[in-house]
Amino acid sequence: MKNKRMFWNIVEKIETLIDSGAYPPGSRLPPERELAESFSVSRPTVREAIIALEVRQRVEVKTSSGVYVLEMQQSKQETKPVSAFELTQARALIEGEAAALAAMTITEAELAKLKLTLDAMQKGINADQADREFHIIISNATRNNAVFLAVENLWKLRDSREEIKNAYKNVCSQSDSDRLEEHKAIYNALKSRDSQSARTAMHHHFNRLINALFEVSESKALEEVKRKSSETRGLYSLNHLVN
Amino acid sequence: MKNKRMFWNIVEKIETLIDSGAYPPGSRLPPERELAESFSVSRPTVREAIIALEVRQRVEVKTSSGVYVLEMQQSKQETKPVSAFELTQARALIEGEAAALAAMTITEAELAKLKLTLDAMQKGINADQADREFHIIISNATRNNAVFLAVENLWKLRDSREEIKNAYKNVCSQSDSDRLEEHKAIYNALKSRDSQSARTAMHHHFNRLINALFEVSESKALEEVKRKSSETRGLYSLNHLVN
DNA sequence: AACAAGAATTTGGTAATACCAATAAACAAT
DNA sequence: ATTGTTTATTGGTATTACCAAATTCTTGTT
Repeated sequence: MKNKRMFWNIVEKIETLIDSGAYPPGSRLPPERELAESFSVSRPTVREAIIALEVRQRVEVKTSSGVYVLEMQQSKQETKPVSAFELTQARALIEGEAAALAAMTITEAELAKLKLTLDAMQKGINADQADREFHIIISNATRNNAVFLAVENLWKLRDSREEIKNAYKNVCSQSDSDRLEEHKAIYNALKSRDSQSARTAMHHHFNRLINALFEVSESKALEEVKRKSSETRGLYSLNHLVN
Repeated sequence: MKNKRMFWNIVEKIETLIDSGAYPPGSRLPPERELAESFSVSRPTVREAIIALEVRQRVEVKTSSGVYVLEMQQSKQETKPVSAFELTQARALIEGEAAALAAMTITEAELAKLKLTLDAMQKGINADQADREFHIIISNATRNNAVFLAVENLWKLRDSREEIKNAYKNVCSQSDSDRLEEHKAIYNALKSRDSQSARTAMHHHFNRLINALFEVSESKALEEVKRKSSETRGLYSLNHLVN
């Protein structure tokens, strides 16, 4: 429980106070000694908490004057919520184009590396890791670092959202064979340098995924979620792409 | 001189030691007491420095075991140079799909806002700002925050590279009318809810841009750059998209 | 009464020290 | 050789003290 060191708790409490508006930006925090007493900790602990907040740019320490609350400029950019559906649709569009591009630029060495991920996935060990490598290799094969970064950012987005990770986990574990077959189709299209086929294969890959996500959300989620899903199903459909 | 508090100096010294390789990632720092002695400061000061490094994710503190230095994971962006050509190609692919998607989901209010950017661009004041708003509105009209974030990241990439900003500046300033006409074409396609036309119009927009970038690089760059450009011109061509 | 100089107080900065708890290392017993 | 115990190490927290700079209050002069 209390594995965390004391000062992290103090950091949390002070941040809560700031966020609650008790200490608006520009105002001064109570003296260290008072904070120590009110939190029932020693002054060094409070100092450590303040230093942590200072490093995080939440407060500014003025010697012999006090600790002042700064405007928060970063956390205000709170990332918009992204659902698994949105992420999958975005991946379909972007990685579809990446595949089409890669079909013209991929090297033999990269095709060989792709083949390795297929083998790994077939053996079933580290299948998720192989999945990730598969997509990263393709985005890298575009010879376009901006495309690569865009794909990489989508993976980061996936990793940053517990909700999305769970949704993917439920879907992937129950359809390993489908995923493998789709990867093979993409691989073959790339191997034959067929841009249009690569794009289509990638779209099919994600189309199956997005439909599977709907299945899961329909079978597992609460009624409220079910209602919203059916309302938005049309919105995230890829039917216009897969013909 | 000593405006900075003591512990910042210690942070600096320890960071220098880490960066110099004296304490490679995974290794353990000397005990706080030793550091305090070797830096001729007290142990609390060393603790404060270590906490600052911990908040910065440079080290990890394991109670009763020691302070361990972490790998630094930032600066990966730096290692991936992105040229104006790559960025433009990526924008064509991603924003092309975004436009196709937005054609089905855009609202009347958003169409009206797009119209405003066209008017602003025609008047010529803040044309670049209007350009940015135009593209952002479309990415937002996809109703897909993942797509929106992807497009936004491309703008951030543009802003973060002085070289790219200059390249764009040279191109945009000499073809304002072209840009306006292309924006109008995209707008009309969106207004008529024509996905395919929206995608194509967006592709044409960036295709003109990428060709203009080649013109500029050919007319202004050194011979070495010219050689590379003509070599890579095929690589970043959008001809496969614009038919 | 207004203002300026100086004293006292407040506040953070640094240090020294002590003790605790968890870990890791050394060691002993089997 | 393995296992269980002891011991030393290491970070965690608290207490106390004193310093320096900034602020506030007092006071004396004009």
